[in-house]
Amino acid sequence: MASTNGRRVTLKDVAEKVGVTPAAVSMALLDNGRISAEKKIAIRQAATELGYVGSSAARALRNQKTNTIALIVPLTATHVFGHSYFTHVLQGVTEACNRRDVQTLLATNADEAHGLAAYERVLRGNMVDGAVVTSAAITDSTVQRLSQGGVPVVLIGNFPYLDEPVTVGIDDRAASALATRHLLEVHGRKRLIHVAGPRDHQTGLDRSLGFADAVREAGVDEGSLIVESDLTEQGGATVIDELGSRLADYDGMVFANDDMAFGAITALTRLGIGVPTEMSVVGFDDFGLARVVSPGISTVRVPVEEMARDATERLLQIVDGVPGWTRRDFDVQFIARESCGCSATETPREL
Amino acid sequence: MASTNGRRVTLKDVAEKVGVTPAAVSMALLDNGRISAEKKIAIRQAATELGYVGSSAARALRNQKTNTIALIVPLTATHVFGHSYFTHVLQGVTEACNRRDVQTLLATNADEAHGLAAYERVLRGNMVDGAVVTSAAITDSTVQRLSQGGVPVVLIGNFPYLDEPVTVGIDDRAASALATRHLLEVHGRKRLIHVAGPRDHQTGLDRSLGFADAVREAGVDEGSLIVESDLTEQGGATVIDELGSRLADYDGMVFANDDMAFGAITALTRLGIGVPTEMSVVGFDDFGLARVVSPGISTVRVPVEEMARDATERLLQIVDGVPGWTRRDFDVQFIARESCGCSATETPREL
DNA sequence: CTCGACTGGTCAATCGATCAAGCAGAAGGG
DNA sequence: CCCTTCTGCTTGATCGATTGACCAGTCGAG
Repeated sequence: MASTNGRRVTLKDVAEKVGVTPAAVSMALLDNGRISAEKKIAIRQAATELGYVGSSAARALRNQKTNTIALIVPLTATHVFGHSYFTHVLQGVTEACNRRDVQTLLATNADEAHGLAAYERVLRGNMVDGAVVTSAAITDSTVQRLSQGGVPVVLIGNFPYLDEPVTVGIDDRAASALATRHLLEVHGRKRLIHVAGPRDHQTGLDRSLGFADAVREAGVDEGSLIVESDLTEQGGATVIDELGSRLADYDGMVFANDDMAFGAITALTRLGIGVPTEMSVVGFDDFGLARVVSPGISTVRVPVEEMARDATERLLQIVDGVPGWTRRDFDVQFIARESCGCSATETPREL
Repeated sequence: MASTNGRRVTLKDVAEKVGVTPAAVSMALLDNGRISAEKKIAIRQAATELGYVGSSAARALRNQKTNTIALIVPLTATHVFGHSYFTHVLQGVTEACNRRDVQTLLATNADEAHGLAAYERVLRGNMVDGAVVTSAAITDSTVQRLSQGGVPVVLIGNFPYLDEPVTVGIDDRAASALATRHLLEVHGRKRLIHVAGPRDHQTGLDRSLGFADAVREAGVDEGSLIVESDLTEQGGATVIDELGSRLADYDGMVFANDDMAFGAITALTRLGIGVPTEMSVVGFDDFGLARVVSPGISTVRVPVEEMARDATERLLQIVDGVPGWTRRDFDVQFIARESCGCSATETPREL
């Protein structure tokens, strides 16, 4: 429990106490067969008494394996995604890591000062065995280099422009079309606005394509509009303010995420435009916000936590050299709440 | 940029390319004075060309310093605190770490299977130079051991039972009294209920003491009630359901956090009890939820992000052996919204 | 001309854990 | 009785980066 008079307890200390060499102690603790049962017991006991905890640095150096993975959140993504997305990812990643007794390193900064993104140094410096990368900008070449640079990487999101990435994601295009069709078919809306996310993220691109698909199929693409915003609550409100009187020409809005939808609903309410009566609204993500606000935001639930867990598990497999899937798509679910015109009771209280 | 035919690039590779010893390369990259300017340039150039990134394991072993700190979230706390608290802490910690080019390791599991909390192994195994520990249960002896075990630790919260901890926190008791007095003095409420958090966390204890202080001062302690719940939204709703008809005897509620307040407001509304008209409600924390729901929840804003940043900065100082403060208390702010009876306009839209 | 002080490196040890190879002693087989 | 095979440990090298000790050459002062 206590360390030998303040200094760190090493294999050598344990070895001396038992009267063997450090090598023997190492073998005993690793349950290597070449150590006798009695000595193993004695060694383990001594190790416990001294409070021996192996040096992770030494082990990492020797084994060329750190038992740590990184969760990489490119700076751009930190801005782009709200708090809650991140939390869900983290939950999934740490859960998978804990199960395998692997540590999680969080890499968020793109420290250009040193000419190398900090997370690239983390990976290349063998500080981790691999990384889960959350949806990065299309323009981020680091992801490209990493996924080819020998470091095992699993990406969350869609990366059609990468060579042979291992990814887990959802079909954003189909999901967005699904949400759009809900407004068209269930609520009979005909003049829709899509508020897209930044086009330098694949997600923004795909969700807007899905919207376009749906309105085209329905033959109402002429009367529809696509604008772009920044995925923030403020951004959603700004869109409403900027559209102003033109809003009268539309009866439904499909947002690329819930934050914007929420900001927009607040702004619409302020303008006296009823949601869902005059303007039917759907969001995207369902990371938490959509459920608690009023009116509840109808949205597409993206199972980020499961995705992150799966991504991590696959990563750990890859690190271990286990072959497996290269692409996993998760199903999404449309969650009907009030903002589209569905009754609240369709979704029973879920905590 | 590329690694030498797949293998990792070491000092030796760079040294060979330039025609010097690894020692010289090391010194050059560390800008040691004993290397000539020309050689430094040549070495740096070669290092860049080869894409040299030092091995963090080797460096950690040699320097006995990992340039990594852990953010420890004892399992109990993960349950107790909602998502948003965690996100704020993380934001603060990573921000401070990034500024100093230090990595952040996330340790959340209390893996009893191995007889030692995983985060204790992380610290004792010198995987990190120190740790920021988020508010742990009073009963968690690991925190006690860690804060005495030679590993630099900074705690977020109040730990009166620890010997000489370095902590950053708020005065929960005074803050809770502040919120309570708001209901008493500004809104003239006289029969209050306090819904406390678990008593095995100092925060739960202190906030309930603050409530007691305020009602006693006001001479309305006779008519007041304290119940305990679990800090969840569901818990808040359950409290309301269980109190049932007894709620008619009260006109105000002080919750130990916003999640419970939200759950309670939803339940109260369902019962036809008007908030704030019949029941004036205040929450605690202001981590996000309180602002977005309707009615907006009046609450005490706890500046977790700043606290976490400060804690991390102090930790890094301690790691460097810089003397400094041992206890830092942050000011809190009462945020008036609708749930207590104040008008919403008192808090202009803040995003 | 010689001694001390620089300059610009090189050498070798070190940080701890691991493992292939080695080696002493006992046991077993012919 | 000698030779092989185990068993159970020890030796020594290794993983990369760092740094104190050392050293060859140069320069300036006395």
